[in-house]
Amino acid sequence: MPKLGMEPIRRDALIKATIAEIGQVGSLDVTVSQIAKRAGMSSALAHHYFGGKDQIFLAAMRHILGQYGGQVRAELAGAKTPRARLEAIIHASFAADNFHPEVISAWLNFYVQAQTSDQARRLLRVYQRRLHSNLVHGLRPLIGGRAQPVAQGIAAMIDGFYIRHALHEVRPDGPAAMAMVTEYLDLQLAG
Amino acid sequence: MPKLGMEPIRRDALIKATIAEIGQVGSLDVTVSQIAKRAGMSSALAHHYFGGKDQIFLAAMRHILGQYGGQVRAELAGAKTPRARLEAIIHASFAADNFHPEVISAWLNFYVQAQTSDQARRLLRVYQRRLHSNLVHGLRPLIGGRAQPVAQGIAAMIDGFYIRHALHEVRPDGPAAMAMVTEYLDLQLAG
Amino acid sequence: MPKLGMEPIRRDALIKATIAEIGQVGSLDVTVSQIAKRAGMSSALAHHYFGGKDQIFLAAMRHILGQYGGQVRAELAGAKTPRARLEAIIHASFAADNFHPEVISAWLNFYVQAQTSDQARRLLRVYQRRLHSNLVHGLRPLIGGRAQPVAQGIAAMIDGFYIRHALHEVRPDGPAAMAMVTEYLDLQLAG
Amino acid sequence: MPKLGMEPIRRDALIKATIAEIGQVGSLDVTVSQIAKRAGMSSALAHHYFGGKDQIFLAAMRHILGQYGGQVRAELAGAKTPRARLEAIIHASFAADNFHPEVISAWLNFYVQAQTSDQARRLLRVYQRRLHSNLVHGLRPLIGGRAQPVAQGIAAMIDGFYIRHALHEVRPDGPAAMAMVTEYLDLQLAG
DNA sequence: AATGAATGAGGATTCATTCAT
DNA sequence: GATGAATGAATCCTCATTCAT
Repeated sequence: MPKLGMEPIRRDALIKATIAEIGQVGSLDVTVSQIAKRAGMSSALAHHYFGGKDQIFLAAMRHILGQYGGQVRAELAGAKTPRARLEAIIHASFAADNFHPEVISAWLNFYVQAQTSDQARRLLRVYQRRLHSNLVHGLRPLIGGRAQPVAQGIAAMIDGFYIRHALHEVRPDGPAAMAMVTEYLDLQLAG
Repeated sequence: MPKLGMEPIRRDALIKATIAEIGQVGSLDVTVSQIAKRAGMSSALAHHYFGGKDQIFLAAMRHILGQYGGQVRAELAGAKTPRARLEAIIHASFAADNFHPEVISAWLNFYVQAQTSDQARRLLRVYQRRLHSNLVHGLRPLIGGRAQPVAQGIAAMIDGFYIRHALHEVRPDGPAAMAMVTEYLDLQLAG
Repeated sequence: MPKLGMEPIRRDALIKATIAEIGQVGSLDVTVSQIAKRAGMSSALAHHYFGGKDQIFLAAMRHILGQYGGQVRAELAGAKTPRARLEAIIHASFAADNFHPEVISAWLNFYVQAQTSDQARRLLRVYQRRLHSNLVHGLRPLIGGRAQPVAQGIAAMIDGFYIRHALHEVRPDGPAAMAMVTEYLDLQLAG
Repeated sequence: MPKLGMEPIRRDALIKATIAEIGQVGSLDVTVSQIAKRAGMSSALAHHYFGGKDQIFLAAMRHILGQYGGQVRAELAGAKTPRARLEAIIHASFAADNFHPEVISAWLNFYVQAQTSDQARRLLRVYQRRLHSNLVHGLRPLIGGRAQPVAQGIAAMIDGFYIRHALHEVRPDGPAAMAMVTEYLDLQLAG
């Protein structure tokens, strides 16, 4: 039953199905058919809307990254002090929406994807730069010249907790991870 | 002349070729043929020795994990104080042999593999447990009850630096990463 | 405003787009979508008007053949002597409109099409018979019984020049080709 | 039952199957599977030996062109006078082996292929140049400066007869076609 | 021990065609 | 009349795996 304006709906469904499928399977070895079926359409339609598998993956990545970016911006908006800004970033990283098994798994897989695809790498680079600059921006007023390395330490720790949870060993525990990173921040500020 | 004892040589060549190939390609999408060619033999022989692609991957993983384990044990052997033990572990993690682009990339890919393959997951779990217990063993005498969470923080940071370097953005800088983790340790001990 | 009499306009646009597309691509591997887009409409509409891809091709063929037939008739109308009739046919074959790169290429492709499609074959057969009978009609008064074979020779030569130009090696040179065929005619008449 | 040295046998079988299939179907729209099945093997093996569909087509083209070239050389070897050389070329063109329904059809399709594929065009160009230079070589001693255009006329006529027979209207009649071309040659020499 | 030969299964992609609006 | 939506079928190609020698 073809209606008008289906494109954004279909694209959205496909993106979500892609993340869910990659998250569930735990690898990029998902077929377009699987994704399309999960999104409730034929694989041909998926190709029609995205042009190819790579584009689908990229769109899914953009979605996750955008989602995360939005969350960060939202939390940042209410933060008045540098310290609050830093906590906002850490908080956004482990918010329920992002620190979800499927999303974590997809995230890990996109890191792998970035090793092969230039566009994926570019996407991830942008995310990393933004995270870094956000952290530095919050750290500078507090620790000045040490902002750069400490930002790297925080970023590494965040990624580290993501990858550790990607193994599904334990149910993702956002608050605990958040506490660890915040503690690291506190130690650095106190030091 | 039918060479005796070729088997271990062949197996070893295949394992090294696997790591190199995965590292170079940057993904698990390497064919058995590619690996076999790099190892200087036919893909049929690779199958003959390992039974299948999965086994080859697993063997490569075991090799990397074993390599790392050996390095840790070696460094640990000369460490007399708890503090020295902790530094030994951190040092081993970023030693030149392990913190090599190809190895880092392979490492990341094995994390992905672990999401799909039970055996791979088991392998990785053993590595994580051992690392954790080693860290706790060194931390307990120094900070007692806080050993558990701090061990987790260190482990996360190590993994975080690995994944960050997997993107090839920068040439792996082992010493810098090591310094960051050591600093974290110092802060925790001082705190 | 529902335009009246759009059908013939649409059909015509599609036919011309088909010839242009085949000519440009150089093969029958053109999609209905390409043709429709070039004609400024949706592929669904193209199907609506013609019923299917085969019909579109057939219509394009009919168009080219009809075009050529019209040209021949027009030139024939002014020809009073048998010799003039023969020259008129040859002239029409290499007139600018027909001996155009795109048309030549389409022509060649329709020969191929005729090997697969019965209807296309029938169409081409009609063209060949008419050309043959036109030639014989002009030749008989001049050379009597030899009219049949000579007509075949002329026809072969015309087709030969078409196919040779289909390779795009040289810019189509109608006058030169025309001269060669006319010369052949002269030799036969003199012989 | 894998034996050694199968490659040339398989390749040969595939080339012949390709020509037969294209000839029978009458178009380049033959699948690799069809060709492979006709050659008695899996499509995967066809890909293995040739790398892809295009390569298969090219190899088939090379085969036909080579076959024809060989025939020409063979006939040319026994020709002592210029006139004999010209007849040898014409004869070779319509020899039973070349002027075979399947081969004629394949030939026509390769002309089409040449419009799309650069390599195919190059192949055909070589054939055309060689034919042309062979003809000129034979004509020059007899008619001097007119050798060039007459060579073109002969070549066009040969191609014309090929294309006319590609429609399967009549059983290929090599001798008749040969007679027509030879007659054209005679007229030119006499003129 | 070692390999060339061979294939079945599977996946991305394309496209003619249909249909509801 | 006109089109966006949708798909089934087909095709090229890849690859892990097996087997006879």
